[in-house]
Amino acid sequence: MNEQEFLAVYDPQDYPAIAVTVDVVALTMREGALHLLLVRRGVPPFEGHWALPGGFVHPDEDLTAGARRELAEETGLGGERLRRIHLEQLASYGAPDRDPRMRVVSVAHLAFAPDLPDPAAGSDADEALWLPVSALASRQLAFDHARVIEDGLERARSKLEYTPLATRFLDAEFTVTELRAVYETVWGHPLHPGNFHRKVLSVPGFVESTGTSTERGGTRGGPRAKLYRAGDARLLHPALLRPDREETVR
Amino acid sequence: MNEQEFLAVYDPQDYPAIAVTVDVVALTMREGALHLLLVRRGVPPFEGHWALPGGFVHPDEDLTAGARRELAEETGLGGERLRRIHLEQLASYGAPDRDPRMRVVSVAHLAFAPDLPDPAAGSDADEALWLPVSALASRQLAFDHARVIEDGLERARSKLEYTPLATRFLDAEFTVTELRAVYETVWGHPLHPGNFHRKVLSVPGFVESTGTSTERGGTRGGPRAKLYRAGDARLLHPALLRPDREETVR
DNA sequence: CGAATAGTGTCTTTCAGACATTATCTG
DNA sequence: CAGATAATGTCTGAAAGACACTATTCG
Repeated sequence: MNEQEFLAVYDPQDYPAIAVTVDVVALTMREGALHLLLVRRGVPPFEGHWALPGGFVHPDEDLTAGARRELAEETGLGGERLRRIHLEQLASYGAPDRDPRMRVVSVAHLAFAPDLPDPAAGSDADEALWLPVSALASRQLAFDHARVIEDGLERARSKLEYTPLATRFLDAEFTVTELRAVYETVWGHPLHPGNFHRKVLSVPGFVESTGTSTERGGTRGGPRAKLYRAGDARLLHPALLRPDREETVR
Repeated sequence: MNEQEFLAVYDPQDYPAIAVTVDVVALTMREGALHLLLVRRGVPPFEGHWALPGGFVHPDEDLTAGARRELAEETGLGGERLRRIHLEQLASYGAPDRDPRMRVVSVAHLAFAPDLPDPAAGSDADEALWLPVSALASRQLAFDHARVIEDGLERARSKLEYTPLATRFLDAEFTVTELRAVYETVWGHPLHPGNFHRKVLSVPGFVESTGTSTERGGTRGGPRAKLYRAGDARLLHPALLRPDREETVR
């Protein structure tokens, strides 16, 4: 059956409707570790399993707007703090059997946020938490969310290479050391402090100086660090490439 | 209204169903120019406008499978030739008013194919053609397909930088000059022949020698070129970066 | 033969990475 | 003062880009 023949007998109303949901892989830095926002499902299927925050797209709502709404609901955030969160579309997942109830296509999004309060307060979720990404393996995840999360993490690692989005994990003003900590955490690699410092300052538009410094040195000594804010670059040129990716090339 | 309140009053059946379509930005090389597969719409809305090949996702069909089916129908291809076409998900488009009839979410895909026969034969389309990308501006495109195409072209330009997918625009055996023509055409930039040649051969796994050469030299003279086939690399390391992208950085 | 092309060589500049050094701050 | 850290400097090797050059083939 070709498309013409198919359409001749196909009326969308004849088939169970396809539901469209938006899900959000929301990442943040807490206590030096990468955390992911999860909610616990209170109803079948996958009752009691952990899942990405998400839900049906509302009528007259754009996909990314839906993702931002879901993020706002789960984090209890609004206004300027919500607007500062980076949000982009990740990918869509539509395997026919990914939801046992009906055909559901999920448009997944990826969010980078600075340290946020616990989601419980102000949230409508049955239960929600920021889970360290390192603790993911021990959780039962609903649907194909394990795959979605893995895709999101890989996208995040890649985005840090050629965009300045690492700054979105930090407050408006930050030190180069804090920025390096973001890279080390997302990439799971220690980086050379001196080389990283020189590199960040040499990429045009990555960071710009505030002219101020931290009030105190580090907790274990050292001079006060200069403070920077995000620059106006949208792409890093040259990029900050992850070291030693030979293994993943083939 | 938060999510809990919304769901309390929300029954998916109460709203017009959301239709999910797959559309394909299919690119190929013809006569040294980048071409795009378009079909002319025979019914409203946008009757007579040109559009990307695509259609409803069938039940029990994965999103990418649907895209490959649409591609097969429009190109009249099957079997090994169809399987050699690179196909990946591009992005989803779901603005509430993108289709005047009803809410439609389109999951767009991106395809790279070697030179293919004209689509008219074996196709079910009202009218279909390979249009040079350079001629796009003069066409009225349906829906938000102009935006989808622009996103697809940018993805293609980017993919050529860090993946060996340029080989997917060529037949199984090709010369370095043919490969360079792909880069020059997609990027819209002449490249330095000598430097490109050395670079391609130095990237591990990009191409591998067949040990053979072309039967004849170029039409305007020159020695016979060695033939290569795609190597086993999935990522180019180091990457082939587009020259001079400073303008697009900010 | 003349022109065009495939393929290689050379030089310079840029950049990443290893390592060293200095100054500053905490405890 | 001892140790840690911010920030900068030095050196080496890899790689990109500009350019030159040789060999081969077509017309």
